Amino acid sequence: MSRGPDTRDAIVVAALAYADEHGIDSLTLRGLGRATGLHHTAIYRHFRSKEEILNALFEQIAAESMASLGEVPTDPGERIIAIALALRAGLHEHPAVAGAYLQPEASIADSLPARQLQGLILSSLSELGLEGHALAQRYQILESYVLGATAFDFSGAPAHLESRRQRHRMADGQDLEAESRETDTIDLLNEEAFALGLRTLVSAFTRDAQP
Amino acid sequence: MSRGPDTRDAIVVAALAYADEHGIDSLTLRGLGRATGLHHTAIYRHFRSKEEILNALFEQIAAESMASLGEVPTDPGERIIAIALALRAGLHEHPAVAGAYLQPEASIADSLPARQLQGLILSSLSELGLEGHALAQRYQILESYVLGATAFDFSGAPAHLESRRQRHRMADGQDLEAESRETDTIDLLNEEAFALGLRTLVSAFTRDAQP
DNA sequence: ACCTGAACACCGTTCAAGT
DNA sequence: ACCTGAACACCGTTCAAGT
Repeated sequence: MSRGPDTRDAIVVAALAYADEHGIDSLTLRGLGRATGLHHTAIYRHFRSKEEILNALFEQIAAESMASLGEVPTDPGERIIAIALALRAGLHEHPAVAGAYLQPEASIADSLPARQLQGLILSSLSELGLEGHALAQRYQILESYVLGATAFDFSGAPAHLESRRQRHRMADGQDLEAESRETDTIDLLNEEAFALGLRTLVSAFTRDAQP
Repeated sequence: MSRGPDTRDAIVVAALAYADEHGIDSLTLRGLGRATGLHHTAIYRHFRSKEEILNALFEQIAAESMASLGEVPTDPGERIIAIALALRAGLHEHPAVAGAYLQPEASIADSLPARQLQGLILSSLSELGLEGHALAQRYQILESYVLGATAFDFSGAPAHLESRRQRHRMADGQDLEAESRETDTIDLLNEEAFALGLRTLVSAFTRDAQP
């Protein structure tokens, strides 16, 4: 483990890998200390609390998602979709973290990348022609859908796909059996469904904003 | 605390009240024992684990929501909306529980009330004219939206409204200030937004199913 | 059958003591 | 400045012993 100002980043990277492999519940300070070569109490030199580490994980993913965006579409509706899908993809790579921002103490909105994402969505909705109460409502729907549905879809990571598969199989006599054969299929269905729901919402918002 | 076969129910009721008042993280077996007059290890006579208690909380709320439904609308789209709003209302009464089903070990789908809700939604989508892959996708969107967005909206309970208020206020220069004055206003905005998103999705699904 | 008390193997966090 | 080791006040869970 390198010393100096990069130690904090190194802890975040190690914590991300640890959570991806063992699940967020298994991420303990003692385990993280072992993974980084630091004494577990030494981590408090870089983070005020474990909660701050979890917030940093989301911040890291949000920043990666923002960076992967690159050129952003000029059409405001497509821009919203691109941003949401980029964040979804970032959380898909680290599914164990997806539920972390629902912890009672989490404050993901305070981070800079989260603020940037929020600002991009808000200005896009504004470009669509929405304002005031109608804009606030639509923003809230998108935020709750993107972050909520993603947390729900990935909760239980890394075993989330298997439980989702069983949930589908459970719906016997309802023509879902063919959709529940493989966890890969479920993963694809999940991502397709998320994108379809997102497009459905954004299309409706675009229509709502028309005179 | 009454003995006998009702003890389990009494524990669930006490746990629900405890979580509502102190937050789900403060719900410990020792605290629950104190609240029920039972020794904390005696709880293991009624539940295999703490996880099983959390699942029972969701089950209880789902059952209450089902019971409050009463007469169900004949129109399949309106039926989906009524069911989803009933579950949302049940979780609104116990916001601290809303995040519990996102725990890595949660298995809410195994409970009878959850299965009943799922069956009602599936048959309603089928009545709309959806089938196979299209039906599975729409079901998945609704499940992820209803449970995910609700978990997200209520996460941090009982302090969730205050943090949500600050999140809105944070979006300065974006016309949200007027929406962020009171936590009551935020609560109303939340519920309005959830219902609007739900209706938007169901309307689109109804249209998709038309020939 | 149900409950009790002690114990086990963990947690996150603090803090005086080291370099 | 940064790290260490011991300790504190908790957890969920187990189990022999009680009634």
